[in-house]
Amino acid sequence: MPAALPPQDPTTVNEMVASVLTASRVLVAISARSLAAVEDTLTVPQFRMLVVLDTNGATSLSRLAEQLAVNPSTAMRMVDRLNAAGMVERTPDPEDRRVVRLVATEAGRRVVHAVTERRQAEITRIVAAMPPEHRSAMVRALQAFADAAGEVQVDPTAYTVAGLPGWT
Amino acid sequence: MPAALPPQDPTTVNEMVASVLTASRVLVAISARSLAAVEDTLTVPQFRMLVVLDTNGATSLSRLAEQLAVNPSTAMRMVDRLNAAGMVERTPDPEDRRVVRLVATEAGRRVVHAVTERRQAEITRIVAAMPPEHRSAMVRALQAFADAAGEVQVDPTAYTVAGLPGWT
DNA sequence: ATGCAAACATTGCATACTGCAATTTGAATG
DNA sequence: CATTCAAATTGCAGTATGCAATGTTTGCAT
Repeated sequence: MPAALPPQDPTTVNEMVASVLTASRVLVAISARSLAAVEDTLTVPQFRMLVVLDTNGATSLSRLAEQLAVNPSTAMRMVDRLNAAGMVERTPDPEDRRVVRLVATEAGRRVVHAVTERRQAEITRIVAAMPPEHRSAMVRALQAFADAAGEVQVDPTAYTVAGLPGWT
Repeated sequence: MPAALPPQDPTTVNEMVASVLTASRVLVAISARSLAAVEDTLTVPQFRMLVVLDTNGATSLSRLAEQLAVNPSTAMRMVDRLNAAGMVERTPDPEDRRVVRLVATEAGRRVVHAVTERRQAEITRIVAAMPPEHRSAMVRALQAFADAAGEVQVDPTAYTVAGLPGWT
């Protein structure tokens, strides 16, 4: 059940929640469409791994697994496959012979950027179709929403979670 | 690349896109958290199936598979497991002996509602924490966004897609 | 210097999700 | 009645996933 709220007009809050949910559906649909383009080449988890690798640069297997919130063994085998597909490079770390250095290849980065750009393009198109008089209000409102969420506690690593990898 | 846009202040559009992306991350994080509570009991695809069953009521296997956009064989085995877990009931269709009638059990519905309520509660909390002067602007802005997206074409079934099942 | 604990990558094993290609059973249509 | 079509199901193969070893290397404290 919801936490106790300060007394206020409940209609407004419910309206806001409803509009947030509607907007969410739009965003999820955009994500799904931009991802669909990749799914012939890569699986969604593989794409997600590439996003992390592209965003954060070279890492070890264990840190990669942490960032994806999966078991190291899972990350291990995914790297195996992405490596075989020419999307990830695996080199021994000269500093510490226990660790392997993982990097997205040029091909891997290209895939990530293609999806990201497609997604941004689609949002741009929508946003450009909005009546100009709503625009600055929207920016302020969304920022206020994000700020309010920040105070309520949002895990900053969660944006690579699940089916919506790489909301960059 | 983006479609050709009517000439206008590019800073505003970019600002808007940025704020949309930020808000998206918040929403994804909320989804991830609300889903995390279930993951000891069910997998994410299983939960997604339950959402569809709960939302659309009794269906056949093939229609269920369609709605989830998975192969019937995939749906088949998922139903096997959900049935074994007591989340889905399987009865022969009296009309047509080829088809099976699939329904979420009470336990299944409870799980779905728990997640949905948790999610709504969290959004409510965030929204309630927003400064009141932004509220109506936010509702209007998000509706304008959703409307603009509607004109740009959004698949209405996509809200059960991938890792964000059941944005109800 | 030696030895012990901790960190890493890796592999074995088991389960789930996924699609494609049969196969079986029942309905519908000629 | 035969053919065709629809629905569920099963076989097979590949990917994702976690837990529990195992082997190697480091780092630290005797």
